[in-house]
Amino acid sequence: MASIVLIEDDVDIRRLVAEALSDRGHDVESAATAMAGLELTVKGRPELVLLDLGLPDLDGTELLRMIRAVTQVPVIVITARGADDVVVRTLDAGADDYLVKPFSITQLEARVRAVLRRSSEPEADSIRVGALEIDPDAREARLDGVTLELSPKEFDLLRVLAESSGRVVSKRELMAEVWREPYGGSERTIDVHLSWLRNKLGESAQEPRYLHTVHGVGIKLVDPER
Amino acid sequence: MASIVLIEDDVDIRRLVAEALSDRGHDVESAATAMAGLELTVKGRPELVLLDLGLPDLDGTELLRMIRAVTQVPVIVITARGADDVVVRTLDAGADDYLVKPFSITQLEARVRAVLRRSSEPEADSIRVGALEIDPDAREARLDGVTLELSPKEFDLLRVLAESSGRVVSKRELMAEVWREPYGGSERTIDVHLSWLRNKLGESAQEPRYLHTVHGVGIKLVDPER
DNA sequence: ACGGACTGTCAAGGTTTCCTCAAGGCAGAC
DNA sequence: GTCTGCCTTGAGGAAACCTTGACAGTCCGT
Repeated sequence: MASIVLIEDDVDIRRLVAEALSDRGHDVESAATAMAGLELTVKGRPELVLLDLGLPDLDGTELLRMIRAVTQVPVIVITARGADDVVVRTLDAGADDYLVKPFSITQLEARVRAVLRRSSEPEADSIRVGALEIDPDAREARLDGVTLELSPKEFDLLRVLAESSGRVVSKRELMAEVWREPYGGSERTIDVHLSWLRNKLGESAQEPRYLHTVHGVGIKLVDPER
Repeated sequence: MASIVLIEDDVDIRRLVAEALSDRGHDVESAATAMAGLELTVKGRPELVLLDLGLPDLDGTELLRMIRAVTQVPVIVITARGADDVVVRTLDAGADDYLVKPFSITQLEARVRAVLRRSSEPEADSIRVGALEIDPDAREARLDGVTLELSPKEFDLLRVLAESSGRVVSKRELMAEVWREPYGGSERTIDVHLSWLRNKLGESAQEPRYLHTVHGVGIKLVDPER
């Protein structure tokens, strides 16, 4: 189905995962060290990389950066329980998803499927809402042709809202899409970023043009001309 | 009709529910433990999950979170206690609806139908009744093309009535659909919101156009032109 | 026509949600 | 190290919203 590189030092987990994915028709190549894994990844051009952060020879985040430096291959990171900040940092470093040990094979398969599905859809056309233009590839947003200086979170927020433009998006949904944490994050954070975004769009909560709050429900991005 | 996963440890209830739903043409798969249920849910990609919170092997809320972490499938939670905080917490954790034991098969079917209806229409067509147009996605209502400024409850009230337009809807039903609390709420509250809604629709109880009271029964939304 | 139950509307109060500012932490750049 | 940009959290106040109680009006069976 898809060629996958697995980088994992624990021999038991390595076998288990490799077998499970092979059973589902995937073509799995394994590595026990970071350097071997990097080599497989660069030479084999897999469609997906599974990367355990707890490698003996090199910090996993480092390896992830190196992979990202040479290829856009999707990476699912495997990490030991409890380290929230680590998860966030690796996602920022370019991981596409993560798994927390101990995880079930079912979970693993679900994540793999989801990431493969995502990456097989090239999509990423630029989105237009009125005079607002969002280009996910370039991570650029323009208003009346003028490029906006958005921080990463601001851009993601705008992008997710634009992908569902016209529809009210709940804060829970935003938390999941932008912050990649369906639970636990404070929703105040969204408010603040939203406030900044409004500033940069030249509007305010009192006089919204694009970003409309729907009390008790969420936020929606609309074309002010319509 | 729809594929449903049922996660319930009590063997009697499990059989009863499974049978009832099968009789209605649904394709039901059951699990007695949280882990088995999770597996069914992730692998089977059902259209609906019925989840009993009182499972022996794992706290139901935890399981709900795990399900939510990997899929957006609608979940109806079954709980023994009517404890408000439990209900609120599970709804926050991402449940779509809940049932309190003991429940009747009729209740069960109604909830299942409602949730399936909600989720089977992801596009949520806008509803038209005369010059009135309701768009559930954008949470917008327009009268003669002019957008009405409705509060959340007002909008929900109008939406529920519009979904059953032409039919009299009882206050009990409205309480369940709009307020999500079949018991406890004062029905006077409905009257007040209804009054405000009439105002914004440019009508009054004495001269109704869209919202007609049926004394002792409920309220119905009708097309004044017909 | 009468009484009880149901309904419509208003005003007041309390609650929730939202917005914004300021302060602090963290990581990368210099 | 220091600087800078970015993110998060907390607090305060403002705004929107919901509910309740009261009272008047309406409907319906008797």
